[in-house]
Amino acid sequence: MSIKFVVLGYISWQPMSGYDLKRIIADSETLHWTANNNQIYTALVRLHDDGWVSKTIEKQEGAPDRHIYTITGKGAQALNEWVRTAPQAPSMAKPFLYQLMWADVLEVDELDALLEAYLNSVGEKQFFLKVEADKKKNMPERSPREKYIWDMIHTNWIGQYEGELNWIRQMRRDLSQKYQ
Amino acid sequence: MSIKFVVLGYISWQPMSGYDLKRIIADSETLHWTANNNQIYTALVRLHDDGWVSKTIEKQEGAPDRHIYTITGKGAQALNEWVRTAPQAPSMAKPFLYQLMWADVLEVDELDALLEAYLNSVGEKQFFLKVEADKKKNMPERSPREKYIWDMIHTNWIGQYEGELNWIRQMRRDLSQKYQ
DNA sequence: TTTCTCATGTAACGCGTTACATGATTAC
DNA sequence: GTAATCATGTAACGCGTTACATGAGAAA
Repeated sequence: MSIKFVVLGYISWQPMSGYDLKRIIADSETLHWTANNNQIYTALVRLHDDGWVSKTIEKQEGAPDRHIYTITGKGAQALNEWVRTAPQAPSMAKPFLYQLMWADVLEVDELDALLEAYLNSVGEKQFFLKVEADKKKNMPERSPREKYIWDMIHTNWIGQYEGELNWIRQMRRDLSQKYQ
Repeated sequence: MSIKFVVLGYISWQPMSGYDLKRIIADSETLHWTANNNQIYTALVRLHDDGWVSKTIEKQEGAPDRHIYTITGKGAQALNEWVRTAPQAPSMAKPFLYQLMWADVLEVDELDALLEAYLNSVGEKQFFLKVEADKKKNMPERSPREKYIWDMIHTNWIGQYEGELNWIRQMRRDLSQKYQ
């Protein structure tokens, strides 16, 4: 449900088209959607029906028309209210931990190899997050505080994966020292 | 899809019924499903059709029959293969961060109150995780290493929320010192 | 010549959630 | 008398994903 507000948020930053939103979501590691048309375009239709955004058509030569959406006063107010909504605790899907639950059947070296593979996949994900944070693209910076907030959002994601990496290292150390 | 293997995993630990599985999943903070009947019972049917589990009916007095599922050799092998599957990086849903993206519209004290509310919700979640880890219920302990693995799984979840709590504290400190 | 980019949209499917359904026994 | 527990199952719905569809121009 919150993709509606993510879309509205970006439109509140700059008027943009569904295609622009699709690129932003696809390029982002932190926005965890696959940027499928179905959701984005239907969200825009609903936002427009609700009067939260207005729509203008930008004609182009040699390319399809762009449908540009701009936030309305009503939309800005709805976004403001949503921002004040009671925060939800994060929910994390860690399929690897469900795998680990039954991993005592593995030999020491097999288990270590599995943990190494996990380390690599988490490390790779963190690497892309760092690249994204460095690029500073698609990031509003309308005030120093807003810049700080966005930096902290990136710090949050990177730190979360850093915690995971440290946990893996700890576990590999323990397993090689105490459980072989 | 992996709920199938979570179910199979628990059956590999001890023969049990759909109702037992439902209780385990409902009681667990780390197993992030809502323990709805639909998924559990249909998963059991599929596991049985695949020959990964066998089924016996335990008659009871004054209560409905229990359908007890036991893992088969074929099922144990399938679980073994799944455990060796290439690990996936975790994916975290943090709707609060999507809210924060557009939170520069808030006054300093409003933003601080929002962060405090987030701190409380994350803290509460972590508290329940700690309680679960202390209970040591529904936890196989067939070897010292298996016990270590399960302890580390709990450590992982608790640590993840600890990281989040530290991040919130840092942000509140920064905002009160530098951005008011 | 095939593939990619720009740009908008629709259709089909799967996983997960909520809610419904039954029926006996036990607790408040 | 109402609600909860034990126990298994079905139905309806929503969000998100993959894939399909069009059609022009630019690049490989």
